[in-house]
Amino acid sequence: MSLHAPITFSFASTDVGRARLGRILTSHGGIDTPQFMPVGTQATVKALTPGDLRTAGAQMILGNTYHLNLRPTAERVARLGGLHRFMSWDGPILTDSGGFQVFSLAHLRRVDDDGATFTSHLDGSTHRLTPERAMEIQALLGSDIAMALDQLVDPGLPREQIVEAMERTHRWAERSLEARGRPDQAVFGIIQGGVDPSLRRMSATTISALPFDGIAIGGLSVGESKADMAATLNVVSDALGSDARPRYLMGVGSPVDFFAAVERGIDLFDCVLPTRVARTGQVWTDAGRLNLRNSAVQDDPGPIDPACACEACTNHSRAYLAHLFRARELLAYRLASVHNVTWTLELMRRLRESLTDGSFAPLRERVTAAFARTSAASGL
RNA sequence: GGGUAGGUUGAGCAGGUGGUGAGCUCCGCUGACUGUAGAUCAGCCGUCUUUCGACUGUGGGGGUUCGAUUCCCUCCCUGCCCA
Repeated sequence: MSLHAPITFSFASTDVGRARLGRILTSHGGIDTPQFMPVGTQATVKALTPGDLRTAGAQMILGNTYHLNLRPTAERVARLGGLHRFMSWDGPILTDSGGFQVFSLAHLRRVDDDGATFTSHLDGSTHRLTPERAMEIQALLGSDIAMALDQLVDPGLPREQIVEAMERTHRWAERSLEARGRPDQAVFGIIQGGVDPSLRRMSATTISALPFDGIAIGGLSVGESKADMAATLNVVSDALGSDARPRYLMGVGSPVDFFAAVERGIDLFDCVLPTRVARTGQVWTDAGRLNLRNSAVQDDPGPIDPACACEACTNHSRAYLAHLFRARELLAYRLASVHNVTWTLELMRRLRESLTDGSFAPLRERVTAAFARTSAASGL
């Protein structure tokens, strides 16, 4: 069997905790790590064009198996030349398997050992998602990295339910690998196990024993405390040891979370947060978060962030953005999203830089303090 | 000038035939959002009070009545019709 390596990895350990600095190469290009991937569930990062994403510095983006298969369907995307061509994004794409929808659309699906049956939120029709079908859909979409189907659950559930979902995820992981459809597509496995240290260790050992191209950590940032997330990452990091494959923390996240995770060896992140909060008027800056809908912003002639080089900060005032949001003008969503994605990717660039020049701790301190100061409850 | 329909908390409304009008939608204020059913959701939105709750409020004034948004008189304002 002579599969040409779909992606190659190169990581160098740094002296900051377990943080690693490296590069991942796919047939659609390379990405620097640690890296943040904007989420484009329905073949679009909401409110942004591929050009916007490029200018913002995006290297790899996400697409979604469940949503794209419901509409426009995987087969149609394949007929139209694959996801890259369909959405005009020529950089690397990672597709999520639909595992998150097993969680987020819990009331619209039924899970059994073989897979999950969904009632479509679009038209009520039923759709069967198995590990094999998830891999087939992702092969049709033609993403650079496919994710194994997993089952994540609320970490607050009784232990036996965490165990059941974890063991099911392990069985689905093996089936996903057996079903992998194309040699030029990498496949990542996903560690589950809630926030139980022994289960997380068991899951990390089980998943990393399989010939996946990368290891993902799922089931976090779903409501658990920051302390639980950090402790869980410690356990996983220990269990993975010197494993050289890329490590992807799914669904994270917030500016503060990046630091805690990178310090524990995470290479890849994805999250809807920067784009979602942007659409509701919240922007991120070096001074923390700012709600553009607050009444005082209406008279603020300055840019969102004077240090930011994005289109919104270069050409427009906070007052203008405040007006656009109040008037529900569509440009508000685009400009705020442009800024948050730009700022987040620039933060990741500075974070990478800090791993080599020793400024990781002070950078983290600055960002953490700024967001603690401007976040009423969550601290993000 | 005559007729007619109206006047309810920033706006627009609902309701109410003598027995507890603070209800809705906007607007506004604030918060939330972590592998996107999200340009969404939640709370507040007369005054005082953290809350409980208390008080005020149906165009103005007056009258009848134990009690008036309701019945009577009068005035003001708005729309429409007629002159």
